[in-house]
Amino acid sequence: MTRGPDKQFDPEIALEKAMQLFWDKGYAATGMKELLEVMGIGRKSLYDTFGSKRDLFLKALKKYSQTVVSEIFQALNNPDRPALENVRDVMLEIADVNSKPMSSGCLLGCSMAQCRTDDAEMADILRKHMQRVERAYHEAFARAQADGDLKPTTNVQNLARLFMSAHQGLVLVGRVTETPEIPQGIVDGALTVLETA
Amino acid sequence: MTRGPDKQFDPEIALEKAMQLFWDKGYAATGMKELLEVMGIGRKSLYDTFGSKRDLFLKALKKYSQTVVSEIFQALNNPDRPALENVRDVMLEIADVNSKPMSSGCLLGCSMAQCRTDDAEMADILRKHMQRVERAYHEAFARAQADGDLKPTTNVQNLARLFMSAHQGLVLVGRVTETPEIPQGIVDGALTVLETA
DNA sequence: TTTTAAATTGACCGTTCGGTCAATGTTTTT
DNA sequence: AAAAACATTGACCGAACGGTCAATTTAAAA
Repeated sequence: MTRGPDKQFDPEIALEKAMQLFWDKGYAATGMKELLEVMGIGRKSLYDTFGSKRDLFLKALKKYSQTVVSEIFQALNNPDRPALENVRDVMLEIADVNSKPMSSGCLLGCSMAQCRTDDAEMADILRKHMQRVERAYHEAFARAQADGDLKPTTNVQNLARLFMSAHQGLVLVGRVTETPEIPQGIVDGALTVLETA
Repeated sequence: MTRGPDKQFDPEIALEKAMQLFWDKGYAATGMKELLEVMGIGRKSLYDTFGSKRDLFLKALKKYSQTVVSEIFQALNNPDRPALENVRDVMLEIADVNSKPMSSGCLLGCSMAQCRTDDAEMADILRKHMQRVERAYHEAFARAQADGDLKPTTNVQNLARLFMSAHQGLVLVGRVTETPEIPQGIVDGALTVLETA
């Protein structure tokens, strides 16, 4: 058995705080000092628990991905409603959230922009996230097609890839928009596509 | 008239070198030391010529935007060919470039992810870039519609916004893909959309 | 109760950061 | 030739960086 006292903090909560800060400021611009303040723990505790700054960041990425993907997946694949209605709701929600001025976008998407392209470990996490988002759309479109809501000739895989890309683009672009027009226009364009696909 | 010796370096070339380095590594991860090496100039010269690191970065962003936007615009709006063929060529080219492993994406797109959302001056540059890209697509689609290659009922503004978003998303996602399938799937999906729009 | 592994604290490390400045050199105007 | 305006060089600055570690406290195991 383990001996000695328990941690005085909850690692999961501390990780969540770190995630939020990384999300706000990006990896490089986030300092250990600030991280410690926000997480509310001592320097040594952080290094003992999470390793290095980089390790902490990777753990934050994984946690974020898990959370976000499972939300999107469930929303897109709610079996109680027509698949395309789920897509519609999700897109409208995304447009709404990312229409607010100074919306912070997606931690994983932002990290795709920030990570070195030769950083294999990080790229792997980011690539998997992107593929999971794609799959969430893919399954929704596949069901829509099976239900006759998309033409049998439509390539749902490529449609899912298009939506995943537009999704990531929208969330990125939302960081610098000051009016709702553009995010909503993107979603409007995407939903119109579904009417003839 | 001005007096004294001329600069021993070409500021435009030095700026281009800086732009490339910022593109490779991102703003925060790029150090002055490395910047000086790459630009091949002395510390004081840099500060005299470009101001601060931040000023240099903003100038690099503007230069990049000018270059890239004018290329895209011309390619999309070549009047000698049908507008949708221009779109097609541009998309295929983008898919190709960003299918290569470790492609670096778009400096402006990456900067949207990296800049603080409350940094008004930077957000302004990024927003304008995005709007210029949107306009380049918009004009192409408008001409296509005028030529009868798009339905009269199609909202070309929203279509342009969708394409701009997918474009930025693709370029972002290309940074972490290791096979061409996903970028090409995105473009395939987008081009299919045009067939029924 | 003694022992021992784990957690906490905060001082400390070398390095690098962005930025400044005095000294020196260079070229044109007066 | 003298002077004025610019450029270059490299030393230097305080601050912040990520990371380490010895000393101490805590609490479970023996």
